[in-house]
Amino acid sequence: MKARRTKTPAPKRNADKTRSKILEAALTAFSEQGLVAASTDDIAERCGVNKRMIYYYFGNKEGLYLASLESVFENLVSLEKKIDVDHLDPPAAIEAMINTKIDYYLANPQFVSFLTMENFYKARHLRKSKKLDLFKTPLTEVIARVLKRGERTGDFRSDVAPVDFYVSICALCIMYFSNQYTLGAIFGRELTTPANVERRRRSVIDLVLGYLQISSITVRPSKRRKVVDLEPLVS
Amino acid sequence: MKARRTKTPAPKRNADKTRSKILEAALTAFSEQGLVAASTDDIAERCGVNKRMIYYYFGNKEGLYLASLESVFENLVSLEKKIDVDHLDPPAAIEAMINTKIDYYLANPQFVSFLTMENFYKARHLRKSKKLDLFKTPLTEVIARVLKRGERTGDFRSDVAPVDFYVSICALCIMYFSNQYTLGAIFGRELTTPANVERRRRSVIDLVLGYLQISSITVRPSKRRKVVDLEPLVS
DNA sequence: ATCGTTGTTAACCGATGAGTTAATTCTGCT
DNA sequence: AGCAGAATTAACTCATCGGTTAACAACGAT
Repeated sequence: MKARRTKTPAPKRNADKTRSKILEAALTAFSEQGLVAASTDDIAERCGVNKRMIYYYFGNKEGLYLASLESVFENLVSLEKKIDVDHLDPPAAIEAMINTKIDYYLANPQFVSFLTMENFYKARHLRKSKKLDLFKTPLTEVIARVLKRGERTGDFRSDVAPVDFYVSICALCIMYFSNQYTLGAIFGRELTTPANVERRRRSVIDLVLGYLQISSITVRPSKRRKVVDLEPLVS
Repeated sequence: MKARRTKTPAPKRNADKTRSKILEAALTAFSEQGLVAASTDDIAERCGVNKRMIYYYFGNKEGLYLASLESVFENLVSLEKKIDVDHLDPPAAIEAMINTKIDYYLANPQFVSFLTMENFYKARHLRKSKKLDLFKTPLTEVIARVLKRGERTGDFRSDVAPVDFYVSICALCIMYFSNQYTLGAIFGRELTTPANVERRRRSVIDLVLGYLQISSITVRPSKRRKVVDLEPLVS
């Protein structure tokens, strides 16, 4: 008996599916090989679609690249829109945002690759995107709110510029991942082991919260915390 | 009368000069166009040297790329070796290092490009370099010394892991430049105007020195280490 | 059934670019 | 002078790759 007769009658053509199969393959190919090295022949073959379809749906290679780029940014922003830290006390809110960022970069190396690539190209393609204004992160607003709240509660100092501060948090979180390979090669360590990621997480949170603390309350540390550094890689 | 008869007798062949002309052109080509897009034909033409010479002196395109990569790293490290902040008081020493880094990245976009590129390639070439061990930055040692000194003088907190801290400073300084184009596109600003660079400089120094202040360490100890869960990540 | 539209296919084309061949010229040495 | 080896040149090969042509198959509407 044939598998399915009435339902899903084995569609021989499916525009949406074809398009998304191409996009999926492109995402992988571009993020792994780069805009120039990734070939349309290869992308087509990878997803079992005729090469002509790429040009049919995306115009040309750059069109496909741009669609991929937009896709990873849309994914990021849609996630950032869901972030809600208003119910947390200010330090916990900052900590939560840092955690979210680190988890995202760790789980989405493709995003990091595209961001890296696009910066190498001086954002030539991103700037061309009609969706550019959708990519403005909502996080600067969120951070501004948290900072203001922390200032009121007396948790935070009051001279923090939200956007500069956002850029700093971003830098502290993403650079560890975007530059993990050169750092790893030079230090001779693997940076993305679970233990090292946790260490980095603590390190960033300590740095950021340490800075935000109101420094007029001068308390001598009761006990010294043990200094823990990156662990050597056993290779 | 011919220009120079006895001195510099118009050398028709000069191995060193040819080699360095190629390297110079390669540095520009690779940093602007990337490893794949930069062509040996183009590089040869740019520096007025026969393409065959590239293969004569560097073996193949990757050999030329590796030589370029090594060149930018050697340049950086030789500069970092000259840094001496031991005569400055600890906060000023930290500030000086941050300034040096920012100035370097600003003045050497080629280094930033190569670093970006090499990370995209997962440090495949850097790891192959026989000179890799020469590229270990001396700055972690310098930082460790300053931290220890600041701890003794009571300027700094005592729980700072030098390598983690070095990575953070690096992140805060370089990400502003390496990601200037995507950030600039999204924020709609030009990040590298003199005014904006100064602003960034102050922001990084404030953040780092603010964190290092001894007074901020044990404030609100009960609120530390709180685990906060956010949304699960979707890929 | 049929007809226009949409989706799909195979085959082709021209350009580019990495790497090579082999001849040639320069230079320093004896 | 002349010779050996280093440096340089022009011309060529050949695979790859972005993009196209043109024919063809499925599908929905009439």
